Amino acid sequence: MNLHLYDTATREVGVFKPLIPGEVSIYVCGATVQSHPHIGHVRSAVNFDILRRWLTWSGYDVTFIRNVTDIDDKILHKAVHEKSSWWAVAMKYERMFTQAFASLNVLPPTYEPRATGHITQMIELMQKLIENGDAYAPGNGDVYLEVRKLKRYLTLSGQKLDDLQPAADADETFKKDPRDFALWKAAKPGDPSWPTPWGPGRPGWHLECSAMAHAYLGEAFDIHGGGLDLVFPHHENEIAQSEAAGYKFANRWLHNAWVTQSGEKMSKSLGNALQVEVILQRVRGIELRWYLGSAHYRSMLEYSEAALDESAVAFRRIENFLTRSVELLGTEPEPTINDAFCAAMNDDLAVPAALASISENLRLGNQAITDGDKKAIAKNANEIRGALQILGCDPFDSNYPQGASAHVNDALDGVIPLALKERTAARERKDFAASDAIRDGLLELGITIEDTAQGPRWSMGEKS
RNA sequence: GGUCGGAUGGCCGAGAGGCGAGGCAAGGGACUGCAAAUCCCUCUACACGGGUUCAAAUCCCGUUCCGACCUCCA
Repeated sequence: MNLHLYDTATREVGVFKPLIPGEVSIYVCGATVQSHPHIGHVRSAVNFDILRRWLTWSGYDVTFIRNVTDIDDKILHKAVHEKSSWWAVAMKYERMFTQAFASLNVLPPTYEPRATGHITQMIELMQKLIENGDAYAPGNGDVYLEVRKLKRYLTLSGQKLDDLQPAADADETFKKDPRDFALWKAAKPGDPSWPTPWGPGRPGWHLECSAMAHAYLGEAFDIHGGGLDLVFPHHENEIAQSEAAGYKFANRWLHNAWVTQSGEKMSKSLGNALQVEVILQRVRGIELRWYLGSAHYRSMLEYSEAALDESAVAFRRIENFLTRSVELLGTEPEPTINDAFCAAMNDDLAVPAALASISENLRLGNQAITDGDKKAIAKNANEIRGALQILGCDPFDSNYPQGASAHVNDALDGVIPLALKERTAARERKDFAASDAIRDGLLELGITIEDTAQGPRWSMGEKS
């Protein structure tokens, strides 16, 4: 089966066919860097990272763009609040996002354009729109898109222009129609601005994505992604601008669903946003990624500490099997994709179904350890590692911290068996009080002892 | 008001006309000096009311409840 993907525009799952055979171009709306990243932000990044990894594994040459919105009202407000300059605020939070993505092993985009680096392209786009008669500059320095001139406006969200609630806050003095939206905003005193033929100002939110997508991906590209809340107005407006300029723009739209808490969308304005750095004090990055990635990208993920902990335990179980396989086989598993996992992923990235195939591998692999069947251990370990690699949760991936340094591990590897030897001797003379004392003593140091068919083995506690 | 989703066992979570995903928890068993880990078994659900059909969690009509978006948002 070939890859099938949902398309927000048609609300159907259909065969994915790239515009250029063998190549896939993706544009995902990145964050406005104005605050700490929360787990909703990184869920989006993880979802699209899984898509990217799957496409790459499937043999496509993927160009993946995720922008940084580094100029925006909220950044300006934040700068006032933090008594800082807007660019310092943007850079500070951009770095936090970069770090959050890195700690979850989200691959860096092929290109990661900043809005402020593409003012020229935005001006060119506005010029084109004004020449076409779809945009207008009323003379105050603003530039607006005249939405009533567009035949296909609002087709992505399926709404009608006249049914929209009128904007409450918009300054409509210069608009021909209250629903026209700003491509460009005239500079207010003290605000950063860039010169344009219509006066100094700064970009509106929507214009940048159209300009950057065009700059990096051309007139048409395969997939445009983002969070569900961007469907309207952001993506509608991107479509409006781009199509009015004569571009075909995105061939397919993918939107990820929310992380919710108590049934409500996680957001800063609701005050229930959970910062990534806070959660990473509770679980490791790889565990958080496993948690975020294991829900289907179009399903809500109801966050709770209990669910996160449970998910982390489940992941450690898988990880433990892989560790044991390396102990028993002496080599790291060779990543392999099996048919069940492949079929699930090709069905609109059905990760929950794909996880069932991992569970099966895990069960068979553990059984193989009990049976001492090295061939079966290797097969299942390979398939699990292949699946984990696509999900970005490969414990052998050097992008994840590997715990203690090698020489410390070597030292422990020498020392702990000495204690285990004592314990084994005690067990042989049935002095269980002594053997249990050794095991309990090691446990207090965070070292867990398990008696396996192959003899005792030790492992460090998971939390670093 | 408009647009779009959702409701599945104790919990999480797939499925989308027949063949009961999977995980967690719980109970039982195997293994073990004990523990841990692991494996095996058990627990049979689809919001409600109608309808279509040989057959409905799945399709149709209606109802209830929950959520998202409607110019800040991943």
